[in-house]
Amino acid sequence: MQLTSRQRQVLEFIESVIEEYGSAPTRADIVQAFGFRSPNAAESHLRALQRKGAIELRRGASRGIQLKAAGGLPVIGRVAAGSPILSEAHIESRYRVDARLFRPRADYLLRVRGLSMRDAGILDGDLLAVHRTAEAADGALVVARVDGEVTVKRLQYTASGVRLLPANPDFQPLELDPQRHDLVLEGIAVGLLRAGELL
Amino acid sequence: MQLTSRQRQVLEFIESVIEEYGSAPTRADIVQAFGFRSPNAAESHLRALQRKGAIELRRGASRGIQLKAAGGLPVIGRVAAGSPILSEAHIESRYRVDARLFRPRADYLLRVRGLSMRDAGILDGDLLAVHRTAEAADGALVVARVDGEVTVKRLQYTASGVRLLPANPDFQPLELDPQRHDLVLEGIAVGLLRAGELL
DNA sequence: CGGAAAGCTGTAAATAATTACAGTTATCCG
DNA sequence: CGGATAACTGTAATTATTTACAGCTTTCCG
Repeated sequence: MQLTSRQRQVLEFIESVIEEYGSAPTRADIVQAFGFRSPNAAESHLRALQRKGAIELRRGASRGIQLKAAGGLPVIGRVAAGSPILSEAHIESRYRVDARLFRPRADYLLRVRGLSMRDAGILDGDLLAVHRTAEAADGALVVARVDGEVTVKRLQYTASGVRLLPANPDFQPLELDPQRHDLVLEGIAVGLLRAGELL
Repeated sequence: MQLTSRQRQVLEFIESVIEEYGSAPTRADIVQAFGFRSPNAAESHLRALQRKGAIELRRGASRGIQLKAAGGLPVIGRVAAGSPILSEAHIESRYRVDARLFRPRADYLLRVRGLSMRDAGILDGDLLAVHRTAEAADGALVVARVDGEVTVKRLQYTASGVRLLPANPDFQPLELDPQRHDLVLEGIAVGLLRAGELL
């Protein structure tokens, strides 16, 4: 179930308090932060958040609010054609890396296949930090979907459409005519993480 | 001031509780974890930890233990010749990346200068995750100090000593005779992080 | 229109947690 | 030896916090 905007605000407040103080807020803290006049306002929000699966409440324990959302960035492996990139089925695991390390903020890590971007220092198996957006400047390194297939390339705008450039002379640029190809911009690359035995 | 081994145990317990539950433990939690019979045993440990700067106690607040140790991995910039690599003076900042993401565990991130390892997918400005060790297998990617200068290269053992190989034909391998050069192995590369505008 | 759900006010009891005070034992150091 | 410090036991008062109960208003939906 979706959170209401008010519930999301409360959840974000809880996250920020844990971030800053290392412990969850009390009902009274929430009351003060939102200007409520009754502890039960906070209590009901917490119950709602628990009902919707966003948090877990340890009963009897003070500051017993536990976040259920998994920390870290999701690692996306092979993406099935047609299905949304961030669906649960594609999440291999999660890596505990701060999303705000990247600018703009990273939304997920995509495991790169192949060597088409080798000369940009992106190797097979690398994890590309991706910020979700449908807009990209000319020359940006993008994650795009061409006829269902996910690919990482450099974007270039042309008179008739766009061109996707590899960074490896062994690969050919992709000329895309919007009339004949289905191009979806999934996001832009904002960083890279390499953690395997590949060094 | 140094922590005693008991104090370190208590600190580690506090860290593990925050990690697991999102809130610091109470005095009673500590009492139970260590088998104490008095809440003051926990209290005195906390006071000692605060006195030594390891934690901060928010008075009056339940579960008000705040960790002071900076999280994340230190980022090492330019290293002055002669001084230890991990000295405070070299720490540019800290990046919130889980050290255990890498195997073996990363101890710091070293900012790479130059393109001598370009063909290994390591570019100028990249952050190399480094595990401190003085031992490395043949062929390992190492961080070494040659006559005081820090460098990243591939290690190769030879009959007369070692050879440090770049991964870029524009650079020359370094032949090192232990008699004539001062070689210190600072660590081995265990990962890579790229977060700048370099994509 | 009626009923459910969100989003609150207000009160109060029960319980969880901090913290002060008074001691004890052992170890280390000059 | 004497004094400081670590590492505890034990008790109890004071505060902090959770949580139940009762009720009000607004919005959305079939």
